[in-house]
This record gives sequence, C-alpha cells and structure tokens, in this order.
Amino acid sequence: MAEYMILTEKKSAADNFAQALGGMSGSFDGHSYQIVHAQGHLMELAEPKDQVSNDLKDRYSSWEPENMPWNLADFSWKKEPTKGSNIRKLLSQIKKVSQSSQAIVIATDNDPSGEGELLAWEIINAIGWDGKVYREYHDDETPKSIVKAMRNLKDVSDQSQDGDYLKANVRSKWDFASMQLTRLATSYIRNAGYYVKVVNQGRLKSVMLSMVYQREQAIKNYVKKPYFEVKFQDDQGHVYARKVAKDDEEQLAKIRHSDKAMAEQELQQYQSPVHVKRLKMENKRNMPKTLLDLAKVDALLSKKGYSSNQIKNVYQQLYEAGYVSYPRTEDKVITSEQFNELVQNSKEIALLVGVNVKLLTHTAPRKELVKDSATHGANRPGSKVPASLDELGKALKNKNDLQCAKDIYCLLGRTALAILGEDYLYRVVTAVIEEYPAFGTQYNVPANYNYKQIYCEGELPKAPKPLGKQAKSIVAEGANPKPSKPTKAWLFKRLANYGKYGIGTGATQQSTMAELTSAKSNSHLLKDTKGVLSLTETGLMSAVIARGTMIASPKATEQLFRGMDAVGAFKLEPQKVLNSINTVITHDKPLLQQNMALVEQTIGKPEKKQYPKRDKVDVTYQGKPVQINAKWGEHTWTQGELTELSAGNTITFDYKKGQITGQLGEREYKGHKFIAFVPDFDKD
DNA sequence: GCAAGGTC
Repeated sequence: MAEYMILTEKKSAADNFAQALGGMSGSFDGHSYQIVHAQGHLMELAEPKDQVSNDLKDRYSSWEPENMPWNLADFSWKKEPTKGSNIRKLLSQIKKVSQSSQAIVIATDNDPSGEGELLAWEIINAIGWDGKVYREYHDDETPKSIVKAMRNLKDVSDQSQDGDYLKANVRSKWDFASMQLTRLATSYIRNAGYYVKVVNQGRLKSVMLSMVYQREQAIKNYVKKPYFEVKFQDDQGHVYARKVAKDDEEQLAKIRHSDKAMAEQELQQYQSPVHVKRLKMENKRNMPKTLLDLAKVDALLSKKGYSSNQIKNVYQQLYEAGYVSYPRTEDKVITSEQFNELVQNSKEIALLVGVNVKLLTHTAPRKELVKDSATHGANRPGSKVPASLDELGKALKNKNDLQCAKDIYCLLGRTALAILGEDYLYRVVTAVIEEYPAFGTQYNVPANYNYKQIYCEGELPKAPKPLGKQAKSIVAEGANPKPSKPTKAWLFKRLANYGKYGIGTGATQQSTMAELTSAKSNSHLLKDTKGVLSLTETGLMSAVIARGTMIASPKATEQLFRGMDAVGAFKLEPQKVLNSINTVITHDKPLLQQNMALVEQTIGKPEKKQYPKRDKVDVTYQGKPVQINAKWGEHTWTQGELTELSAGNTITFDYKKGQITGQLGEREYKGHKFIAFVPDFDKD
C-alpha cells in the first residue's frame, strides 16, 4: 500500500515526475508513492438528453427553438468517459492503483483557469474515490521544482472547498449550456429553407466569426476620403510634416484639406526652398522578444500555405518524437534550466537552421525572457536535436508533411536562438525644417542587426538615405487608411489582447481555427488563403444571425471569467455564475430570430439555383478518359491546350490581365470528387 | 450535429 497516488495530466508529466522522484513508484522523503497519468480530460458532460429524466428526453433532444431556453435545474451534470480508444482502460488503471494507495495527490498542470483541478476531480469522482486528496503546485517540471512542490502539499479533500475546481467546473457547465445557441441558430436557418450542416455559435467561435465579418464589412463599406496636406520634402526624399495625434480630429481638420486648391493656397504662405536642421541622433537598442506561442507559429507559417490543421498535426508529431517542446504551452518565457539546455544545443541547432554560430554570444539569460517559473516553457526546439532536417521525417506519419515539419523546426530554432543574440542597435534621427520647426521627421538607422540576423519577422530594416540639406514645400495627397484584410495573425492578436482575460488560450484558438478552416469539418465556417481569412457561406450566416448578440461579444467571456474569479475566491456561488448563461440565451434568442431578415438580405432567398448545363470536353487523366468543363472562367480550352493537359503537362495561358499556370488534378466539391483544371495558385 | 477545455 503506497502512501500517495500521484495523478499527472499527461504521460510526459508523469515521466518528469518519475525522473524527479526516482521512478514511477518508490519512496520520496520517507513517503511511498505510485505515479499515474491522465490524458487531458478523461470525462466530459453527457449529451443533454442523457442528463435529464425520461419524460424530458424528447425536449432536450430537440433543436427546435420552442424547447429553449433550457431549465438548467433539469440537468444532472452527469459525466461520461470521453470518446477515445484507451480512455476507459486508463480510468480502470488509475482506479486500480488508487485502491492500493492511501491518498491521491493532484499533480496536474497548474494554471489559473483551474482546468487541471477540474480534470483531476472528474477522474477522482469517476473512480469513486472518497479518501484523502492533496494538491501540489509545481512551477515547472524540473526535478527541483517537483521535489519542492511535493514537500508542500495542500489538503483539498473536500472538493466543495477547492476554489480552482469550482471555478473550472462552472466554466464547463456554462460553455455546455451555450450550445443552445448553436441549436437555435441552426434551426432558424434550416426552418427558413437554407441547407446547412451546423451554424455554430459559442463564446469563442461566434467572436472569431464576428470579428472577421465586421472587418469584411469595413472593407466593403470603405469610402476613400482623400486629403491634401502641406508638407516639406528634402533633396534625399525625407518628408517633414506637422505632428498631430491620430484621434485629434480638430487639429487634423486644420492641416488636412479635402480640397486640393485650399492646400495649394496654404502652400503660398511658406517660403521654399528651406533648410533642414538635424535636432538629435540617439542611440537605441531592442532586445529579442522572439519566443512564440502556437497561434503565432500558425499565423506565420500560414503565409507559406500550410493549413492550421496541418500545422497542428505535424507539430504534435514532432513533439511526440522529442524534436520540439510542448506545443500547447501558455508560457511566453523559459526557465534557466530550459535556457541552459538551449545554450548547450545552440550550435547544433544553428547549423541545422542556417544560423551563423558567431551570432550566439549572449549566453547570459535576460531576466525578461528567462524566469523562475514556466511549466513547459515557450515553444522552442526540443531536447532531442535531429542530425539533419530530413531526420524529422522519422517522426511523421505522412511523408508529404516533411517540408512543413522542416519549416516548423526552422522557425522554432531561429526564434529560440535569437534570444542568444545581442541587442539590435539603431540610431533614431530627428530633424525639422529650420524656418518652420513645426514640420519634422524621424527615422531609424540600423547600427548592428545582431539578433535580427538570427530571426527577424519580415524584412530586415533598411537604412534610409541621410538627411538632405534643403527642402521644398509640397502638397502631399493622403487618404483615410483602408482596413487591411482579416488574417489569422490579426485575429489571434485581437483574441489574445481583448480585455483583462483575452478569449481562449493560444492553443484553443489555434485548434478552433483548425476546425473552422478545415473543409472536412462540420464547422467549416472560415476559408484560409495563406493566412488571409474569409467567411464561408455558412460562416457568413453564422456571423449575420449573431449580430448584436451577447454570445458574439467578447464581453460574454469577460463576464464569465470575472464570475469564475469570484467563485475561486469563494465570493460568489457557482450557481449564480451558471445562471448568467440563461440571461445570454434569453437575450439572444429573439435577436437570432429577428436577424433572419438580415440573413435573407445578405445571402438571398433560399431558392435552389438552377445552374446552366456546362459544355464538356474529353481529356485523359492518368491514362483514363474523363470530361472537364470546356471553359475555365472565360477561357475556352484550345485543342493544343487539351492535348498538353491530357499528356499530364502544365500549361500557361493568358487570362484577363495576367497569366494562369496549372494542370489537371483532383478536386472536390460538396463531397463529390472529380477531375478538373487546377491552377497553381489553388494547389493545397 | 451542438461548447470549450484538456489531450494524442
């Protein structure tokens, strides 16, 4: 009979605990122990109909609006093992080990949301344990931290007094109850005659869609408002303007003329040419802040055309093989042990990812990047360094993922090594027009790129020309800026920075993005074109029907999380926080119904469109005769092109203002596969 | 079929 059964969140954590304590079982500080591990959540809430009494099953199976809002008092909040091959086996193993233990130690990940406590208690309740339960709080998974945490156990045997569990538990019920909004939106849209799979709504999904929708609308409604402003330009091209805060409408109105003639009139007030006067030249430095979270990795690699799904899967496989660190970390920094490992491996990694080892001179940890506490540490190369980039292929199920794996490794390698580079040094030059000192300019001159030569997002900053001596007055034309297209990077950043809490963790954002952008998913609501997002038709319906709702507002998460904080501190009953979802449903249901008018306005009436039959021509694809459309857009295939395509060759033809290159390939539309001309810009 | 949160 061991004194403790130590329950970790996942296998890798169990391995680290074993390392720290001297084996998967044994004795530590005079306490005997056995280590077991979960695999994330092993339990999840049962389907709504399986949580209510028999007479209510029909009502809670239904997606029809008349059956909502739900009465949450009808729910038993029963949990079931998650679907997965080895879940039940894991549970019974844990149960068996617990039966030969005197107490359970919760050793799951220690993060402020309480998710670790929740998944531990789900298991403890599922195995029917009612003995002693302790919690340990490790800052990271180094032996030192684990040993220290295991010497400071807290008795949490009464789960109703474990604030971290209570808050995470109410979060999970709240989110579960929010699925009513998906049922409502789906039913309203289907009942109106549109064909859709599911019109998803949720406090993360709805916000993501709403943000993309609003940006698409802003681009559509953008009206260019040109203005004309008097500035000076020197003989080297530097422009001197009056400095006004972006939101100071009054001052802006004074210097920006909507009428060009007015600006030209103002121009007459100034003598020209005039003289340039350099005010100062300051030396400045920036230190590397390059470690990435998963969302950022996704956003950066999207530009190369990889899907969120591919990045998620390939990254996971590299992690399981030890080539990269734990993907779903929330850490933005690393510990000194993790830093030392990076320093030790730095030369090998540098050779692999093409970094000059002479740049890796900053081997003293910077206090902003290397801290005492970081469970997994920020994303970086793993402990195992491959002998070559091709070796990464050994970790992959699908060899077609090799280039993606190499790109992930190189990005992680470069961003991690950059923290071993010296600060970027540059000079800030400030100058004004001597005769009119209100007109000024400022620019940076790189002095030493240092860490930026190891990793730099985008292009290295270039040195502008030196200041000129003389400047002439000009009328410069400008305009209100057009909103840029919604990208993954833009969306992730907005989600992370919203309010006090942000919305979703980096890992959840990334996996939700993978779900929403995957054509195979039931929730294919976003299209991803090299990181640029657009709404699919269902995505557009989902965003439009949710206009003005609470679920599509980031405030829903903010309120929920504020409530969770209060629950964790025993200042608020969990029931009160859970009830707030009723307010959301009651508020949003009539809005969803009203917004159907907007859906019809946006999408058009749900009529079955009659597509004109298209002319077909015969070609050969991989030796088999097939038919393709006789036209591609407005281009009709010539006999020569058809011969080339049939031979499996790539062809190029003029189209509108440019050229199109491509060949025959497989395409899929609404589950139906066929052969068609595939332009190179469309290839996966 | 649905959420969001873990995990592989």
